Amino acid sequence: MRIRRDKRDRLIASGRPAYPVWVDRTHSLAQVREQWAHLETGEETQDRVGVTGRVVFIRNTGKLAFATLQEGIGTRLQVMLSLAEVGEDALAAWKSDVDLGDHVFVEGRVISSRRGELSVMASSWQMASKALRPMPVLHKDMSEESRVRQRYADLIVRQEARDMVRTKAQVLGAIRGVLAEQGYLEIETPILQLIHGGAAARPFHTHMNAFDQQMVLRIALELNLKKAVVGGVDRVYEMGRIFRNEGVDATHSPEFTMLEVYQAWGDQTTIGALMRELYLGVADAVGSRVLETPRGSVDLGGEWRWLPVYDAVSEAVGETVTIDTPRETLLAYAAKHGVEVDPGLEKDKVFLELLSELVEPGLLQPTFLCDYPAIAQPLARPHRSAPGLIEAWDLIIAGVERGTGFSELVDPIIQREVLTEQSLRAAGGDPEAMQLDEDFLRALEYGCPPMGGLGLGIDRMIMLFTDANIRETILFPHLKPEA
RNA sequence: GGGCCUUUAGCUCAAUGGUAGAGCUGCGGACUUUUAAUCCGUAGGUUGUGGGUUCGAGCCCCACAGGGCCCA
Repeated sequence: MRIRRDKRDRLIASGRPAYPVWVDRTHSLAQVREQWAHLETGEETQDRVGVTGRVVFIRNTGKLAFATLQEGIGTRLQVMLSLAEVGEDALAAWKSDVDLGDHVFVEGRVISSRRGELSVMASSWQMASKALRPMPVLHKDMSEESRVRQRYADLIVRQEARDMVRTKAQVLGAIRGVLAEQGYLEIETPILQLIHGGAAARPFHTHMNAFDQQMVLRIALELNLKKAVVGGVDRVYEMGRIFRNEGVDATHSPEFTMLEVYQAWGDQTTIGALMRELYLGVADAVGSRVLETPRGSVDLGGEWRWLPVYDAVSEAVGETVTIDTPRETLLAYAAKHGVEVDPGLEKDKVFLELLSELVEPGLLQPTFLCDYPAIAQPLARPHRSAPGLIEAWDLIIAGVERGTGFSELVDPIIQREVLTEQSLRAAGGDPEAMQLDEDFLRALEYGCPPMGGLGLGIDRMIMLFTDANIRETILFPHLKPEA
């Protein structure tokens, strides 16, 4: 670093800025590649361009120097500096002043080298931004920790990291495109809330000075979006960051991006159809409807099966299981099939354990698991024909939960009963149970149209399309401070 | 929360309990068609932190911290 620091100082002292505010760039590297793609090996033009980029390879040979510039998300182009064309001083300065990692500006003719590499043959060059810190080596992967701690360096040296940035933007754009086309309005709702609700999770706590009030960061988007539907925003969604104060590992991040969509006059079936369209829209934007996953090939374009959860568990244990199957019987099934469950769990939670252990991992193709017991989702509507069940589904693709949807509960009386029960659990020490949100109940009391709603974790969706872990889908994930 | 693995040069990694090394990067030099250029030379270290065992610790033991994988 000290030597590069000296180079910077030397440049500045000699009147050549190390960090000029402007250089006369005429073309991006991508434009040069596109416009002069037709050049034959060794063909030279008199077309003059000014290009910029970060020096990622450098090959200085006596009187002819080569460097590879890298621009933006991955375009590269070679530049050449010949003694005959830039002159002795400029070539000597290039050799002494330019290091790997520097941004440079090169002006010259577009040519194809004798080996057929499209290049800019320099007539002059200029430092555009001097790098003081050496780049990581390009030929070995950085350790996973370095990648995450210094994502900027990871982005410089690793194409997959750059691709992830583009893919994530394409996914967000495709989702907004599908929703906009169908008349959904995107809204923003408060991240700082008085009461956490809409999901089962531990919140982060904070304090608002202005009100001298304890606040929580939102764990879901649900309640505010439903209030918007009450007010007449019939098709509404929010895609934003939510916060859960829980474990951090390859599939869990304490903050992640969630999409929730609400559709007045819809139900679990119509919202399921929308879920499929969202997935297909994203698939078409980033690649293919057929995905290769570690568990096998997934065809998103096929029929998405609806599978009632009691049928699925019955098949898995080889016995008929219903909402009325006693707790002890379920515990016996669990023991028989090697599913470890806390013996103190209530009946329906034992059932959900069986479902997630015995059924979900085996579902490769897109499947809506449906007809859940009521305990699974406190905000879903009781089933229109099956007593004790609710109208809710979980979407499983490649063995992993990818999203959820309901016919939403809009009866304010039943909703109050359900939330009161939840708040009693919370008071009883269940840290994930919901609190009673009186403002939400008041909104429902004004009357809410029947509606379907869905929730979708964007990062998990991207993990499916890119086969990456969650720390790679999030550009700057959380790590403990360096020692 | 439990188990296993891991932390050494800017980066990626070596090193029977006995003088801490290599490749790339960096620095100096040679070379007018290179492609991770090549060749010659050279610099670079409180081995995560703190204790302990030992004549002697990067290596063995303990604690702590960071990272990873698996399990709950």
